[in-house]
Amino acid sequence: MEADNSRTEEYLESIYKLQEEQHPVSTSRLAEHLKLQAPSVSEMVKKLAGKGLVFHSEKGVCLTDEGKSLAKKVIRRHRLSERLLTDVLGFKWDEVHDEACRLEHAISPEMEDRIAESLGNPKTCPHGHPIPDRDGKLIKEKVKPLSELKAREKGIIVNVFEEDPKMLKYLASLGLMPDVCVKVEEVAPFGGPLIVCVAGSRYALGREVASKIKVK
Amino acid sequence: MEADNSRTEEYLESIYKLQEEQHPVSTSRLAEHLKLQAPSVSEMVKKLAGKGLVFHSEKGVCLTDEGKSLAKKVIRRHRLSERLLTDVLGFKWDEVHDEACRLEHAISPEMEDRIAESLGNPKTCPHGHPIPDRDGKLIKEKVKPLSELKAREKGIIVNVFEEDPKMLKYLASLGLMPDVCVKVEEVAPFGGPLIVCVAGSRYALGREVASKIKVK
DNA sequence: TCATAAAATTAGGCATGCCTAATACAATAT
DNA sequence: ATATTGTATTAGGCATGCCTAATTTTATGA
Repeated sequence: MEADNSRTEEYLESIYKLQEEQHPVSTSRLAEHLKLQAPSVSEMVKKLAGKGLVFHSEKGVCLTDEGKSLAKKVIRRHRLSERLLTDVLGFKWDEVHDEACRLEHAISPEMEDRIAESLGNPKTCPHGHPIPDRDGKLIKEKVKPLSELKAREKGIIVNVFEEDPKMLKYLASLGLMPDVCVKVEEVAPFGGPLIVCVAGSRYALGREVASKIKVK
Repeated sequence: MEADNSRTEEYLESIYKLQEEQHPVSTSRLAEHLKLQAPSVSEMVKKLAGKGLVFHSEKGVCLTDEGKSLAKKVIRRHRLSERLLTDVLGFKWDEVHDEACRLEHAISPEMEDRIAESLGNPKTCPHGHPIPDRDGKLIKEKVKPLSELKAREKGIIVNVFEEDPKMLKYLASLGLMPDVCVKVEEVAPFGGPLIVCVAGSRYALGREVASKIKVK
């Protein structure tokens, strides 16, 4: 009965990420994130609860310690894969997310160790997110979205939500990537474009886009 | 309906390999190789035939052109993965088969290209098997098993069947690996051990093991 | 408080790919 | 020609994980 854990891993990873925006994660939000229908998620969540990987209350879903630990392992594999793709195979930082989503389920603990070692134990993925260490320790990101910067305020982009490939491509084309210093020039009342100054040039970013970039 | 082709790929790969020893491949042999029960294979083969990937006659199963082409793509991904594992990540040649079995289903055509490019378009996997090129061209291995060498005949080991990890480990411990020059010292009448001389040392190999090592 | 809307679950299906047990088919030896 | 042996398939199930439609539960606002 060779277990195929990839669906389980996918769920736990999603829950882990969504917990940062909404503590007990609602099944509908989870369904949306996984691009599945709500009843499928309801059902699967029940199974995950049965395996002791999540708690399931009326308020929503939370990871148990075991679930959290597994989620962080998957995130580690994901982010290490991304680094392998950029650092060794020459992919651009905006091209690696989907590829890593497949690799993360096919990597053994040994391979995970070897990647980390070969790349000099990198601390972050190419989008700036921290890589959990072998024991699951994960530095908390204390940052705020770009859209919250005031006019003329400055900051360093530390990471970018990598889920939407089109957005990544757009940001990459603007030169907006982790470690770039930005300065907000003007702030539109709301909804309107946010003007961002990167290394002397001016770019307009919608608020929705700007909220997906975090600044230190 | 996001297709998961990994089972299909696994079947085609097995059929491709088994065709070298038995032209129309019997379902029982296929079942044995895939470590499945015969009826499961019967059923799946019917589906593969329905998709135009195999022919299924009374004599057994053959790949169609399309099936062959897909099989070679999978084999390319497998062997490139193995090279990545040894050349970049520092695995030993006897450790990479199982890992590659998982990776081969998670690698996109782009990643395949990048691996090939980054490694300088390697011609063989670490076990000495040729890597099909992008267009599916695959050099035929015209070699014979070590067990067919006469006494005192010499040869170069070009490849080793990599399916059995324990055997690989044993061979690696003897220094028997691709590109090593061997000389057969003695041949027992039949069934008995074959004495092989490698780099000055003498080893006795069972005929069954020797038949899994091919010599040029 | 009660109506309505939104969120979650239950019910009932379906495809995939595996299993065991039973049966059919083929090949060989008597 | 027929019994035996081995190979292959059919029949009937099962687990996983997804779906739609219907229903229940929970929250919200008048």
